[in-house]
Amino acid sequence: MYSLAEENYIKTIFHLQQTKSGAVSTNAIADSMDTKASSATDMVQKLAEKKVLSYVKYKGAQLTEKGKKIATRIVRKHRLWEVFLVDKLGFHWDEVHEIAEQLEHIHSKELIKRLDTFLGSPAFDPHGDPIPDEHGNFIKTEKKLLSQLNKSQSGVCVGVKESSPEYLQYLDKKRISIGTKINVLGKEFFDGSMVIEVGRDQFFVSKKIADNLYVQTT
Amino acid sequence: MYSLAEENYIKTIFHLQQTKSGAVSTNAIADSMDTKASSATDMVQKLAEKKVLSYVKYKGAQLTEKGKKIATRIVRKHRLWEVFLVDKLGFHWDEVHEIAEQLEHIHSKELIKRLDTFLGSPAFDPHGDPIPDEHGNFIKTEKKLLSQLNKSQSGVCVGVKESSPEYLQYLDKKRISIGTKINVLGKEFFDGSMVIEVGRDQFFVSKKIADNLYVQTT
DNA sequence: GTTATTTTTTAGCCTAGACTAAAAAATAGT
DNA sequence: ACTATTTTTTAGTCTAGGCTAAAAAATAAC
Repeated sequence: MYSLAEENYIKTIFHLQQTKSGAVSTNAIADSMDTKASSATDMVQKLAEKKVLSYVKYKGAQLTEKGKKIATRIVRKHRLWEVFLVDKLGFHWDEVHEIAEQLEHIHSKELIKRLDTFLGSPAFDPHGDPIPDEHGNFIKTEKKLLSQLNKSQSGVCVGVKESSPEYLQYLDKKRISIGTKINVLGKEFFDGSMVIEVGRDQFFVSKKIADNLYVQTT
Repeated sequence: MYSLAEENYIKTIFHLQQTKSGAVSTNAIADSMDTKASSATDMVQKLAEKKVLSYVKYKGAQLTEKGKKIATRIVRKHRLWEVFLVDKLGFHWDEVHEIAEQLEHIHSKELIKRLDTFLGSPAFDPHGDPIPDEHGNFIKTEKKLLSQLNKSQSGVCVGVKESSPEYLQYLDKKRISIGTKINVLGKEFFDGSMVIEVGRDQFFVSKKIADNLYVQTT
């Protein structure tokens, strides 16, 4: 069993090595956890002894298979709880992260098994992120920003990047939510703005808007 | 905000002063928390400074109104989560305590409000214990052991005392669960055994059986 | 009412996980 | 290639919350 602090480090390292490949620096860990590098070094050394990650002095850390398994279990719990909070309790998708950060540390295999069944074994969380199965396998999605699409391409909205209430309100107004199909009708290369089609509406979106919406392409 | 350790002490003291009246000794606290008396003394002194309880050296501790409020909020959360685990996830009533011990420490007012609504604002948990409302008010129930009833009295099953799998299996076989009405048809004063009526069945129960079933009398 | 026993507190120590400041290694600038 | 800068580690300190052993107070026994 791992402590709360250990679990949080493992999860953070997991997320960091998803985006950047190779070993994760102690500084990067400390930054994204709001602690100091010296604390991260201490913990990384401890986790290396537990074979959760491999660590070379001054070179950074990398989760072992064991570590990845622990991480995906936490991610699975986090995302299942987010589905619960949104689907069953009616929270908005931007309100659930902090609560799920707490719930992800509840220890009970049986609980997660039953929660998963209760929710209908969802494949994605409310932000469009895939939920690992009980063996830690992810559905690898081709998730892009709307701004990365070109003219006459299309995608399904699977989440937002930085979710401010204002932005989410904008999306609500335009009737864009998880699962909404978006066609790119035109793109202005000068400023990155687009004309898109949502349902039978067609309208203009700025680059700023398109930069914050994740879409899944097929 | 209170730490996990503080919350557990507050909850334990609350439960201890429910059963025994007057101040709670540090030894009693330590015993029911599986720690040492010296640790309990330390924590009690800390909580006294925070005005959560009043403490007189060598005389024990007593929760203040503030402390009771904190305690009932935790109890409310514990019992609501137990209802969730049983009603929504299909756990058996004897499997939920340990998980609820973890869930009761999740901090979010909104979460509890929504969970309560989702569950239909239940008044009792799966063991028949009353769930405090959001202001900390309990429904005071007249909860007795079945063995305390006399001939031709009746009660509604609201819970069990010591719940072993064998005992719960016995109750299942006899079709006794929360809400089941039980009539005492006869009682043998020599050994405390009874003849009871459940539904249209009538059968014999030993004192041991009757000593472990809580009933609510009206 | 004095002594023996039990209960409670104090004093001092330990571990996890944070921190600061200084030292050491790696990287960048010229 | 050598110095300057940044990054990372080490060493030492702090707090929360445990612990043991000893001291002090309360209670029980005679």
